[in-house]
Amino acid sequence: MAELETDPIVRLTGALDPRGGWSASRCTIAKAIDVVGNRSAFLILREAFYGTTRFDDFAARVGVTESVAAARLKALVDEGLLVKRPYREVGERTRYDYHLTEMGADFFPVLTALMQWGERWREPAGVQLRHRDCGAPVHAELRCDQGHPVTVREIDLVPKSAAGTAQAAAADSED
Amino acid sequence: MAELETDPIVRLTGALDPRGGWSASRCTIAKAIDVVGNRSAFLILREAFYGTTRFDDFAARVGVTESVAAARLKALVDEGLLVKRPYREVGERTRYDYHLTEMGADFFPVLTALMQWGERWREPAGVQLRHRDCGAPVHAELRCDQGHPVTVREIDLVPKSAAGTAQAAAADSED
DNA sequence: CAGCTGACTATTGTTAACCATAGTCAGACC
DNA sequence: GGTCTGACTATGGTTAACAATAGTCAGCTG
Repeated sequence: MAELETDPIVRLTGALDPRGGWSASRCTIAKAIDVVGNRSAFLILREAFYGTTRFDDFAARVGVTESVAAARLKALVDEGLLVKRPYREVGERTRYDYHLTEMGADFFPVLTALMQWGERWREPAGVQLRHRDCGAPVHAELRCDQGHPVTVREIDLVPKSAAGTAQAAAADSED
Repeated sequence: MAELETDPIVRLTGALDPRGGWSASRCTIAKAIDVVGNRSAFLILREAFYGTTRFDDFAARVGVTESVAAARLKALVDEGLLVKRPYREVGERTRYDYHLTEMGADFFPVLTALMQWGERWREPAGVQLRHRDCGAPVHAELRCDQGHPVTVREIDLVPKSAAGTAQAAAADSED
């Protein structure tokens, strides 16, 4: 019953153990999903990372109606992931295109991780992400701030209020 | 107009450039979203990584009705991310709990990346992921198979059919 | 067999996401 | 002002996701 030693789960620590004493009612993941937790948002962001900027291209390449593209683009602009900028080609009227903001750019690891998961477990993609300088495939992975690669089984879930304590304890052991 | 030099986007290469010559109609991301692209799936998986295994705990901790929990748990079992196992406590009848499979475990980087994005841009979480051995915070990042940290601007999107060619070219330049 | 109780199933209703389609608007040019 | 056309807005309809609630079922024990 409950979690097995071999289960790929994080370890709860401090006030978070036992799990029964709390619940993550409005956690960060839930808040992120409120903004981007729908199909068209994910796919529009994917297209933005591929360099798509124009309204009709977004609608066509994502495969949604113009009304859906309009609503979603507006929402992503309102939320700050995209910014709408005017441009003007000679002989044409002012139009607007959509560019990723820093907030939008920070979403790329999510898309990469999702693509990676889908690559392995759903269906291999027809494309691949590669590091331009060395040509090696790119993937999302977990690392700690010391640079160690980390698996989920090596991870502790720590309450923020106790974070300082754990840091101090680690510093002491280094002394 | 179109993409700026400074835009945080990948570079399209080979048959993928120009972008107008193709579209990612049923890409890997879209296929992944078909399975997990709803709020309750994300949150149930989050709970599974926190060690939740029992039906009533999933429903309560995620904050959905039992019927939603049942439907989503079933779907995640059918898709292979969770497995349903019987257990029996003394004096009680056989019950079942839900455990992550390897396929489910591979979803953790997606959740971590999403949490990271939400942490920075939505609202800081009350908890933190830390590397057990050294105590440092854990994050999702992009790396190439050679171990280089990579930003989105340093990434090429390569067609799979051309991937071997790029590899061979890289090998030649090493000779 | 009856009782218990956790894990669903069933039903009705709401809302968000999305489709198809028609219509309007804005910003240029002539 | 008229025309053009890309970017929406509006409308009616469908579907998936979800809530609230009642009911059924399964696997034990006594």
